Amino acid sequence: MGFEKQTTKWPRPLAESFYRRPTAIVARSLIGKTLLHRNDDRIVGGVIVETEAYLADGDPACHAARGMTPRNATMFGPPGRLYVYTIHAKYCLNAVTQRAGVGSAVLIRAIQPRWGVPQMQQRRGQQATDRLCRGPSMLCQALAIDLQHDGVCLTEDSSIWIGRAVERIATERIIAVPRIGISQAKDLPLRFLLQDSPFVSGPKYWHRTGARS
DNA sequence: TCTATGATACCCT
DNA sequence: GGGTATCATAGAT
Repeated sequence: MGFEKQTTKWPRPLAESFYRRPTAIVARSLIGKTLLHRNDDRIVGGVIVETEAYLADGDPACHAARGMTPRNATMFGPPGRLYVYTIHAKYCLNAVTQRAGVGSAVLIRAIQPRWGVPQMQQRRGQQATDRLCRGPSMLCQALAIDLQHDGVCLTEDSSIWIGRAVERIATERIIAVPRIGISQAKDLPLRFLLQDSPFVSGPKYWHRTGARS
């Protein structure tokens, strides 16, 4: 049984049932979970610290709001898949939620780097660990994820997966605030982040705590 | 085919 | 805090 000792224990993938729930619930639950990408037998990834929910109903900011197109078709597929799209010549990475036929997903905006940091630094041309994955496009660049990964299954043993948390996050530290970077439905508190985390993108909410200035 | 449009990030002030 | 490079997509022509 020395077999088990030789196998590094990466976080196990979350089941499809995790994603088969209301999108805002999934978005909040993803805080603290892990996102990993294996290529060339190396694992790169970290802890999710910021997400945004994009709802199937009553959410004009959601790509699916005006029906299915070739671009957003993955959103209407089964839950637990990766939805990748381009914006401003850059990539964004989402996890599909709810059920097939419903267009909804969670945008993963930032992670705290944990595995393969040197590779992230090389890909990003950036040394500071708090600038490697702060924002959806930075995240894709650091993890080497692009359009070819659109539709990849996150729940089975594949090259990209979302795994269990490596340490417990107190629920009080997860806060909901309005989404950023959109022009419609700006007021809905569908952006979830880990308070006090320097790895979160956009306007800083942690300054309120006095932890930073 | 052509063109407007972003769920951005970077550089500059 | 503001200007803008950059490009896949979708809808117009």
